[in-house]
Amino acid sequence: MSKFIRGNRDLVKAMNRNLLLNIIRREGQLSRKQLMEISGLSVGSVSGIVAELLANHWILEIGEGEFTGGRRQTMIKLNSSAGYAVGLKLMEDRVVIAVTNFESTILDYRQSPITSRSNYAQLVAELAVIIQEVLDTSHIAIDQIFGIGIGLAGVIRSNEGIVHHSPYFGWREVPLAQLLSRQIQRPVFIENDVNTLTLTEQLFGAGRHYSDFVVMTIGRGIGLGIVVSNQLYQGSRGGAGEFGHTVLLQSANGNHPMGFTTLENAASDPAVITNLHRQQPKLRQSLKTLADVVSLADAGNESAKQALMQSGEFLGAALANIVNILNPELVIISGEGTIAGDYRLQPLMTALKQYTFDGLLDDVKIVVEPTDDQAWARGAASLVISKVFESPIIEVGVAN
Amino acid sequence: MSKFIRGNRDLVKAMNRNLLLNIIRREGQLSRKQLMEISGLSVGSVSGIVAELLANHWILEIGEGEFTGGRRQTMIKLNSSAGYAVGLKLMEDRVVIAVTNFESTILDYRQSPITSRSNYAQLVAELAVIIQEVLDTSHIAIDQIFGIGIGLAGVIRSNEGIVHHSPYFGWREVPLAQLLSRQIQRPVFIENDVNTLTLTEQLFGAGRHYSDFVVMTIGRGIGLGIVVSNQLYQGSRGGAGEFGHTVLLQSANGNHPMGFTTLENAASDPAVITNLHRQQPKLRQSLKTLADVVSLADAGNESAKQALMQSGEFLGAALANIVNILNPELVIISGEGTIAGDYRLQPLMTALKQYTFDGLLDDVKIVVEPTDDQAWARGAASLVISKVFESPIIEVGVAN
DNA sequence: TTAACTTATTTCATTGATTGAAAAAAGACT
DNA sequence: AGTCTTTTTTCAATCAATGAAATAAGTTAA
Repeated sequence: MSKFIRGNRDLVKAMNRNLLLNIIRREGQLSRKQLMEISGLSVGSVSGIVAELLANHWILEIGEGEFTGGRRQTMIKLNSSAGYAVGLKLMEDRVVIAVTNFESTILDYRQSPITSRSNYAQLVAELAVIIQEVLDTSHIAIDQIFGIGIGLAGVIRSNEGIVHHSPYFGWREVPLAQLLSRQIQRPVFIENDVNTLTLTEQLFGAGRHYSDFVVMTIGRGIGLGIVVSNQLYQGSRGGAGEFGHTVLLQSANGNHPMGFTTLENAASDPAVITNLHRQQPKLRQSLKTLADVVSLADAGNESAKQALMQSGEFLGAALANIVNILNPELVIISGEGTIAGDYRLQPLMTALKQYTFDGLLDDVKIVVEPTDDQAWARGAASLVISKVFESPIIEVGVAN
Repeated sequence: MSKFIRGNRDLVKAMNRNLLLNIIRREGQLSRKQLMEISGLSVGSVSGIVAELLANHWILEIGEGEFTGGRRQTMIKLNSSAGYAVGLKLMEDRVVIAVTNFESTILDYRQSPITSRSNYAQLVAELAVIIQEVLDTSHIAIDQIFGIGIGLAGVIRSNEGIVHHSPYFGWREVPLAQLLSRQIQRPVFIENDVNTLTLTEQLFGAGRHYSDFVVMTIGRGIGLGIVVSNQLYQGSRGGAGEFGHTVLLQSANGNHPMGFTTLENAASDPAVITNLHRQQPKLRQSLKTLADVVSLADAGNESAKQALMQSGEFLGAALANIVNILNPELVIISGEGTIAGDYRLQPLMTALKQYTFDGLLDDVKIVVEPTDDQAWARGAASLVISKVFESPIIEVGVAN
């Protein structure tokens, strides 16, 4: 059945409640008066809804504002203890886990190796143990968490809670959310890892004040998170953002039969290392990680610098495509690969500027935000938080 | 001030009215009963809103449905005379104009040369004359039209009615909508030409039953229209869809200093002709249009076939990027360049399949839809019609 | 100390769209 | 003419937003 959003009193209530909650999140702290002005709602409505949010402990009164000639404004903010979230980031060889409060501040964090990747029951049991451990050490009861968020690379059908395809784990159509949810008896959400990072940026990071922005991650792969009209874009079936598979034409000396290759093959961290190995075979033993490449570049090695630079150039050209097509207000460059710093970023920016159409880049703000393991886990947790702040009018209508 | 969508009775009314009107448009004809089932609204609401739509002549009762054991359903449909629209497509050397009814059927159509492109006052006066002519011959009074739609290539700030940049006309920041609106005393809307075509497809074409689709136009340039969650995506400032400026890497024998070029330079209709000229200089005089190239190919000329094929291959690879990134449900391939038929489309499809990630293309429907001058003018007119059907909840929230 | 003043917040009567039950309409069949 | 079935309209109830009026809470001046 096609499910349309139809208007009624309940929707109105939900919309306005959600609107106020989101304004409070964005602004940090403010008064009912300010809420009135920003939201456009009437005095009575704001008063009533705020009373309800206070009664349900979503928000707190935190004192009075400045004196401006009459009664002082009562300032309110989110209740950071309104609820908690657990985030799991599944990496190739290990799982990184974090507990955050309602405002996405990490309360506890740890990691653990993944021993079973084909035996789902065992995997889920292991995850349940780790989750309980991290909850114990942070003194959060399981029913205090809104739910558990999982982030991993690949095509995720987040609506259905299914891993459609995970190349690293070799999974196809694995109903991971359901499996873990049954074990834990709490809601479980699952999403592409880059998208979880994008949600964190949207809710509590640089994207907070932008309605249209993209996040590009550089690392083991190349990822892209897209926010359009304040909403994470997931593609029609969750496959959006397979940016790393962006096709590029390649020079004639490339090894692809038709002369094409993908961005991931050309510009990811492993690609940089592989290219360097090809150039200087004697490095094959000593050079294993991107950090090694950066050290080499720091030591003045021209080949290393060159490899990073070429990667940046590819990435910049690809990002220019994105800017040309989507015209975002903000571009966030993130991922482990940012540790290469200007070796990669400077040519990236040059190429980006060069290949962006006309003056399109003038209005675009660009932010570089390094990402570590904790950031990924925090992202997965903010996937859960994002559900609380989600607009009641998602999907204006679905074709039948 | 940042304008949020807040819920109230007026919004509810507008939403439900709009919902029913859109369902009627999509379904063609149906009964109040069906409207109830599809929309999910209560009997009373549907009855009331339909009564109102009838009273205002938006819709018509067109007879009774089948007998199913009781009272027959009264079938209703859009009133194709509810209002009319004028569409102008500004081409390089001429303007193409159409009058359509409410259901986007062309009532009259003509074209006229553009004599003044730098004197805006004169241009607008000329346009006003042509508009009046076409209204006269179709016996539509000026106040029967909802407004006038203008489509042209370039970056258009449609919200502001401004041509940000039109390469063909050499315009920058021209407030064309306002200029014409003052002259005509009717609402004037302006939009990128590919976007107008996309709107037609969304409202009355192949896109009618899809919430996420893209339109790629091949011709003098390469264009892209994007519909996400039932909404035309315009980029944060109207610059979305500058697809033709998608950067591609090029082989070493290319003439671009850094080894990059754009899709438009590599695969547009003029690019095909230029490439062929370069290959066979003696054709420089006789070979002027894409139709000439197709004739040549039909006559068995291998170079012509090759040129079209290479163009298709580039386009397919670029389109694969789009599918990888946006994961649409439907891809419409359109534009004058489709006259090259399979010479171009077959390699396009091959490349598209080859470079689309994994099984992403499996769920995507692909439709080829040739486009002539009339289609562009109809598109511009449907820009006007689209305003009538536009959801009252556009922009869930705007960052401040 | 008190009264006057200013601004923020709450209270409350009014409004009006949805809702769903009941009534009415419309036709076919016996 | 009466019965039956289905569709559509009518109408009383509900409840969130609205905004004016009342109240709260403080400062300042007398």
